[in-house]
Amino acid sequence: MCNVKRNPILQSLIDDNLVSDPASARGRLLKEAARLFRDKGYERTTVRDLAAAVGIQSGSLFHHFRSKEEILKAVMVETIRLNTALMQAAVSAADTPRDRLRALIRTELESINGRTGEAMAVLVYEWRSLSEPARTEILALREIYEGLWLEVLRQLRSQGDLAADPFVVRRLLTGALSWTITWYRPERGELSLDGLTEQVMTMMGLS
Amino acid sequence: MCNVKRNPILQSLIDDNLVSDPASARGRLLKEAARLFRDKGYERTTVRDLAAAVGIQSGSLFHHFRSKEEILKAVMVETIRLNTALMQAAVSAADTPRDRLRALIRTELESINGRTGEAMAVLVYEWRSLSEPARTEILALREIYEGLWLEVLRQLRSQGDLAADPFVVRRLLTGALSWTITWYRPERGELSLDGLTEQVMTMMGLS
DNA sequence: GTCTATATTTGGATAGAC
DNA sequence: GTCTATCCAAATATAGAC
Repeated sequence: MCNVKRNPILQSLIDDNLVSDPASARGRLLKEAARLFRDKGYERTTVRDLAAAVGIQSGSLFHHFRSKEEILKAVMVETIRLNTALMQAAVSAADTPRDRLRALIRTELESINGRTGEAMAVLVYEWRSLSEPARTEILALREIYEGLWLEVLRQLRSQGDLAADPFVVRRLLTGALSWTITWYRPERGELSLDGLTEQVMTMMGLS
Repeated sequence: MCNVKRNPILQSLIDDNLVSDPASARGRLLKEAARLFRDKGYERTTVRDLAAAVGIQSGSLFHHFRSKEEILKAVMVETIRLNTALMQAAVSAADTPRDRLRALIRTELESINGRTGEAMAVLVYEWRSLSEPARTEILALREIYEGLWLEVLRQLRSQGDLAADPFVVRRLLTGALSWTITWYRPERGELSLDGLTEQVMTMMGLS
């Protein structure tokens, strides 16, 4: 189709129809939707905003999605799929539990503060805007993702590098890492993503 | 006025007109508003919901507050005032930097998950719903509160008990502690507030 | 597949009686 | 200080032409 170089993990997900091609109409809309939902919140974003962001009229949106909520759900589903795949790859590439934790932290920080950051933020902060059936669906996807973390934290604990409860630690880390989108500004250059990762490891006595 | 026993810190704030008496019409409305804003989000809560929660009609609300946003702002202002006072008292009562940090963590966890939890959650998660001038006002109040944390974290660092940057640590802790509202259920009895506080201290190597 | 036009609903806010 | 009634604006979703 085209010769743009692309993350091979993303490409394989696109090929399997698990996430939309960012170059497609649907993909572009989801990308803009994620940005708007993060910046203004789901409720304050109108279908007119969404349509304008991709250069169409609001009525035309409903040719692609049945409702506004379906757009929110699609943003969340595709985001979890992509980030679960990225996490799995990051863990596989590391040799020790400590390095695996570092890889998980680094990857999640990058997801939150990097290219897919808008969508990750939406996933974290727009949960209440989802209807109940949609929540159940998203939750099931999220369990795989969380399982990756727990596995690594249990490894650390069994080798004596983690004194606290892995389950509690993962939840504390979820909050700590997702909250970075409210204050961390990688583009300022004061603190790199690697530097921030090391601060988290240091706080946990694992640097 | 009446003989209800009350936290003396809260009472002195009421006497100084810094927070509303929870028994007054205004106080009851703010309490219900906090609950609704937390459960449904500010945008999804209608003025009709707010009025119904205190048993009046929506038109009557505007006798007490000029706009819906003013209600949100009042919830936030009074919450910061109360919690800053509670934090100051907790820090003063502890003798070592380590105990002061423990007291701060315990108090913030209690604020988030206890009686004032709804309002604290609103403060954390409804920031985007505030207009710019209101944000500036709230931010100024919040600086005092944050200063308490930084002071204690700097003490810990200077005595070698904290390797990471106090500024970064506070922000990581803000996220970790506020996120507990999404998963921690003190009423289940699996983990007490003291137990959760110790988990946080343990994760930081300070138990 | 996108447009224009509009039906329909919802929700913030106001007016004036009591 | 609360009620009823209502205005007005905004927003989701639909209908039908091109």
